[in-house]
Amino acid sequence: MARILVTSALPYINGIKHLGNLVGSQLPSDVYARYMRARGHEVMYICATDEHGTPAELAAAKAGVPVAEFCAGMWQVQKDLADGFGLSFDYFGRSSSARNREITQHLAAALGRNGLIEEVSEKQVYSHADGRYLPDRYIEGTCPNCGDENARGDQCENCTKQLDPTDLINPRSAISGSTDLEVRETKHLYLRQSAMRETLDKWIDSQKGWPVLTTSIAKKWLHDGDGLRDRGITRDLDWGVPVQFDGAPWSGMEGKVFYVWFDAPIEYIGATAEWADATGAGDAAWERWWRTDKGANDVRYVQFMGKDNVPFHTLSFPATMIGSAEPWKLVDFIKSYNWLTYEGGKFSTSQGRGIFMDQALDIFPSDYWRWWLLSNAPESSDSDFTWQSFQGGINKDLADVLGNFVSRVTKFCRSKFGETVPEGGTYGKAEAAVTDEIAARLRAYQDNMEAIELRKAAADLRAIWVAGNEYLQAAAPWSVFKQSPEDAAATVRFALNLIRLYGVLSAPFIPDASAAILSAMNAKDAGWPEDLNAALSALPAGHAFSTPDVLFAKIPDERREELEARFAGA
RNA sequence: GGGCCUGUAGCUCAGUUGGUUAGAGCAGAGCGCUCAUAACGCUUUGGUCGUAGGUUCGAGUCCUACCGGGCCUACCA
Repeated sequence: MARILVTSALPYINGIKHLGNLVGSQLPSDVYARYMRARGHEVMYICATDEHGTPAELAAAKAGVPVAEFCAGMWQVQKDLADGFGLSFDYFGRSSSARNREITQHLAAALGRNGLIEEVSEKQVYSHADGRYLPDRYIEGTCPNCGDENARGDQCENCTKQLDPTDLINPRSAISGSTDLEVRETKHLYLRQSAMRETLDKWIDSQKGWPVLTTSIAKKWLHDGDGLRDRGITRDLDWGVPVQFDGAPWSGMEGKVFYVWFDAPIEYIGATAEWADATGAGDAAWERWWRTDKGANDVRYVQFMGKDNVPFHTLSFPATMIGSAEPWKLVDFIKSYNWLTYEGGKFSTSQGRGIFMDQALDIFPSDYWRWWLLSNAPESSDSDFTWQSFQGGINKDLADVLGNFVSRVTKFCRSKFGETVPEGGTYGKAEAAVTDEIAARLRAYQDNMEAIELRKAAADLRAIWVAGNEYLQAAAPWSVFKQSPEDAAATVRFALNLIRLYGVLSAPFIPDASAAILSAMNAKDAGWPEDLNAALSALPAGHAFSTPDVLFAKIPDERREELEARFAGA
């Protein structure tokens, strides 16, 4: 038995996430966590909301509530949606928690003591009307290069030229439109990542088998231009982790907070500590996952994230951990995902384009979404959600291949033998052959799960379902029954055991349907089939079951067309 | 501008270190079955592997150029 720490990138707090966000980190990490638990490993699966930063403050202001209140409310919304999608976090924390504040301040102090934090004086734009400093992208004006009037302070979208806010002609606040702006001198702490470039480079090089997407982004940042740059880790904001040094004010940093990217990944640790608090397990319980001097040496730590998050997880966060010179557990494998697009274009929060988590759960069961998103996950490149593809995948894979198999077996049995596993007959070549077939598919399934190749694993799982239909078709108990009810009974008995097996194997992908299957089969043992032959005789003759309702209702064309129109966007 | 990824049957994708007749699912066609959610099974049509060169006994796989799609480029997180 191994110990596996799994973290999903933290969803930002400012609103409800769309399916692209879901498939990029939460959903695949959940499948992995569920699979590893099913294999008997000890799993700690952590996620949390990422709550700090300007967008959260603005979203709160727009909603007309204090930011702390806004975040608390939105945390609950996201928690409920996560539950709705069956995300099996051991703990869903908050980056604004006391634990994260404490650990973030602790790590900053350690970095400071090790000479890895530098005070830098820089110029920032202050907006009097908004009463806040403005991040570069929240300043708009005329581009000095192309004359576009809606250039942002970091880059002109029109001509793609990178800009400084001070380059803009007639700059204004993107929040209020105010032109009452002032460039102020302000001091900030910088993390001296440049000093750790070689360390990080060697660390990245020592990792084996990481996705190309992960390492290529890290390498780019390490070697681009002058190499890895230092980064500001503080901001002039109210909402965040206060900048302190060992609990005392950090001289010159009064009233400032740590920048959200600094404290967000630390919340992986913070949330594990929150879990320990919530369960009353004590500090040793979370430290054995995170401190190599306190038991974390045998932990395998796997992170899941969208590609936008890769620089923070390959460089900034490791720089924080390594730079502290404390024995923190570092990540062993970083699984990164490309984007999911919607009908050929981008999901857009602002334009209401695409499908959001709350809407998705309103129209179909979470298993539908889980299955389609995971069996089409953007693992090797961006992938496109279309209603046509979704409808096809659900109807064919779930309804026809799996759902109908359960249906035809249980209903046939009920009509001929009643709702108990029938006795009589013996297994022969057909049963041995399909067992061999499934054994081979199962090995592939397991290998792909271990390697976190979830698209391939989904295909393997589907092939295991198909094997059941092939077997049943060849055995044809409905015609055999007329001559030899005993032989038909053996086939049905075997097929009922296949159903139970499918319930077990499918659980990481479609947990609700799996639970329904296992419940209908009245299965007491839902353990992973370490011994396939034993697993296929788990339901003995005489075992009572119930015939389940339709497991997966099909999506008719009219329904699909209606949804296509409804989600076409404004 | 720079960097990275990607282009394989109508569609979505597999194709380990270059090695026999390029695979799967969906869609299409034919046949079978009738237990089942008009479901299932079998057979089958379909590809000059983006283009042009090169390396090699041998290239979907390696190299170069070009064409197309996408992402990143550090103050969105």
